Amino acid sequence: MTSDKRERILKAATKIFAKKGFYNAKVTEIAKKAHVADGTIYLYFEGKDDLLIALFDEQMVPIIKRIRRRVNKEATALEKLRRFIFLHLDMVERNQDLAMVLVVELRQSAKFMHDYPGTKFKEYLQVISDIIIEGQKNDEFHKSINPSIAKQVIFGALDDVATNWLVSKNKSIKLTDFAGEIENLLLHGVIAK
Amino acid sequence: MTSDKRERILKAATKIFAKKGFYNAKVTEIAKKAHVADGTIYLYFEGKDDLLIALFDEQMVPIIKRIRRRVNKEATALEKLRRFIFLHLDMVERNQDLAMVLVVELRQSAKFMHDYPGTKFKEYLQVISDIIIEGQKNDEFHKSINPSIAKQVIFGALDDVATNWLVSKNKSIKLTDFAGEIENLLLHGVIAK
Amino acid sequence: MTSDKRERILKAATKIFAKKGFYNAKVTEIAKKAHVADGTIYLYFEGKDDLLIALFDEQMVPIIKRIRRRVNKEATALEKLRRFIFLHLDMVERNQDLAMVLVVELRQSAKFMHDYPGTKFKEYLQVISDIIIEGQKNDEFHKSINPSIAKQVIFGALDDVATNWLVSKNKSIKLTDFAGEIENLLLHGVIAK
Amino acid sequence: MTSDKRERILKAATKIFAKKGFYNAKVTEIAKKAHVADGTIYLYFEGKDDLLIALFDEQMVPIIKRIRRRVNKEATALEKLRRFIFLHLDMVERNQDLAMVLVVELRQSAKFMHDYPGTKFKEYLQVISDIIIEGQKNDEFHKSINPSIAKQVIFGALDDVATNWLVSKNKSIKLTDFAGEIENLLLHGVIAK
DNA sequence: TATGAATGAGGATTCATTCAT
DNA sequence: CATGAATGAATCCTCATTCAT
Repeated sequence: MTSDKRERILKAATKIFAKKGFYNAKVTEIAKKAHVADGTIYLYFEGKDDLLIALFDEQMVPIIKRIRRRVNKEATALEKLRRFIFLHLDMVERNQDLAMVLVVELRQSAKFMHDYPGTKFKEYLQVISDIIIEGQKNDEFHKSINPSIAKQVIFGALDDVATNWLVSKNKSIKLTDFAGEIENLLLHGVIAK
Repeated sequence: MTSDKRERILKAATKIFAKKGFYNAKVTEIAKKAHVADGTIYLYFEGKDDLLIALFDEQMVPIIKRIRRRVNKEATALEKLRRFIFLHLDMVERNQDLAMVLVVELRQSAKFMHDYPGTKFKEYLQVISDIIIEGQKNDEFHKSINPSIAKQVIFGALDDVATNWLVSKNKSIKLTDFAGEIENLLLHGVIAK
Repeated sequence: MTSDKRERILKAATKIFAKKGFYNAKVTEIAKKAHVADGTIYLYFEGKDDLLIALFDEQMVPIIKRIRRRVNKEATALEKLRRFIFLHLDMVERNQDLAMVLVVELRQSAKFMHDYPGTKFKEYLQVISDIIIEGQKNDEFHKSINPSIAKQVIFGALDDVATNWLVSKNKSIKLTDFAGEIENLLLHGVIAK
Repeated sequence: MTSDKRERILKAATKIFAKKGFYNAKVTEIAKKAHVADGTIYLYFEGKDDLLIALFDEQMVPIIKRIRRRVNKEATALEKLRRFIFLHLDMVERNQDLAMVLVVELRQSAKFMHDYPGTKFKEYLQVISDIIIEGQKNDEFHKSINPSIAKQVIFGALDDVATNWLVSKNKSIKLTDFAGEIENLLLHGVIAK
């Protein structure tokens, strides 16, 4: 019987971090939600910080892999980009707690954990620039586009829409319902004709 | 002789928050940098939280006003949007500490201080959607665009580029140098016509 | 009005350390006995460890000085040694809490704080070897004696008698009452001539 | 095949206590060094405290017995005392870890475990006063000496020399090399003729 | 007996805030 | 208004001990 304590702790941490933020989350509270003793957390993680890192690491990686795999099934760069936009929003919608932690805490981390979470996260952003580069080779996308800037612009756009949706009280509209509009904008720009 | 203590405290808070983040910033440290006693901060602000709020409020408002004024001097929606993109990046570049606090802490705040900072900030984002609406009236921009989504997409794009620049060690390239590329992307999209 | 908080804290720490030992002493308990808040202790001392160090330092130094001064008033080395024996026992008797901390914790410290408390303490032991050396010059004491060993033997003897007295429940006999017997032993040895 | 686990645990505890002191020694660390599980320690000992008590008890007793036996082989009280001095220093030299624990922790214990370890230890000190009493009967030693005080003086002297040697980094000089000087001092005192 | 994962009480320390001066 | 010494609630983490296997 493999113990699922580690898993339970991570899930609990995700929920608490999402609801209160890292600094307002109490270790005791995470322990209680995970139905373990406070000390048990320290058998599986080095400390509160490590909990956040593990959360990025272990929850993110499979999601990134899945999205990348599904994106690459599409034939054209255009289809890949469309797919990515949809899957990212879909992922946020399906993993709201995790997404909340990622979007809210990632920036702090960007500063304080400098090195760490970048690694896994950069892989994710890489997906976007790879699509752009492929599209430029195929003459699907403008050659003049700087893939690194495009990567930031596209991710920033998705991230901001997702963040606003996450923090809004009203989630009656599905996040993926915005996919079409975002696509249009990013694909064709705002300028008429 | 009006005392400039309030101002000094805010400036100090901006620097410390930018360097260490809100939760790692110590009130004592802010007081020291502002050359006032710890207690003095509580004569001008309700507490540490209020310091962050005031910072959004008082530092942001004049900047927003200035940007809005200058944007509205442009004749067309297209020129306005271009102007906005440039001015936003320029603002970040000129107010790096403040920008760092805004981009990094705003999201936490969005959750924990609820509505508050939204107020002032929404005014800022409003500028974007106003431009879009104007552009649609003038047939400069696609009528199908949802101004609210566009607002988020455009701001998200700018914000992400700015954030990456802020947290990067290498600032040898000016942030405003990216303005052209971002414009192109947002105006014409990625698709080769 | 100079605050006596620092003093009160040290006195309280001495009492608690004496009664329970360093590791069983709780900071809260020291604070309560000193009638200050827990946090106040950290305004005056770096931490629990520093409290022990300060106690060695600040309580010991004046005592050592006083003993040395009074010892040196005696004319002969013999009288000096007699005086030292008496004054050491007298000091233990008059400062039982402090003495308890010193004798019980000093050895631990000798190991863990290596460098530190040695300094002040060695000055104290120095008094003994100085007397021996002086006595040897005056032909009062055997020339063959190694002053460094004598220092340890004499201090060890005094310390052990004092320690036993301190930990004994029955203190009806004054510690200084043993001075004569100890003197005899150390001056003339056990051997019947 | 009788398990030697109990023995292994005691040996490990001696080493760890000697190196880190009782309060800084971790039960886990002792278990690891003894190659047993943490819980196993509680099958052989009541707890961490009991480990210290058992160590005094079981390691000390055979040593005390051996020293007493060898001391009593000497014909005169004088020879017995000389022998004791040598054997005590020799014992410390041969059992440095154990000796470190005894000298450093005994005092704490004297206070906190109250009477307990005293029992076995007093037997040891008894050896000294017995020698003194015998010497007084034989007219080898001064009749005026109080055997109880002499016991403390002699043990204190030996203990202090031993302790200093143990905590000193430089052990290039053998501890037993000091035996002669200590003897001289204790036998003849410091006073020249 | 033996294990070692799990427990959870306990405690040193931090730091936003207060208030006597 | 200004000060900064004092406060004490709040919290992360440690580690001796237990107990299901």
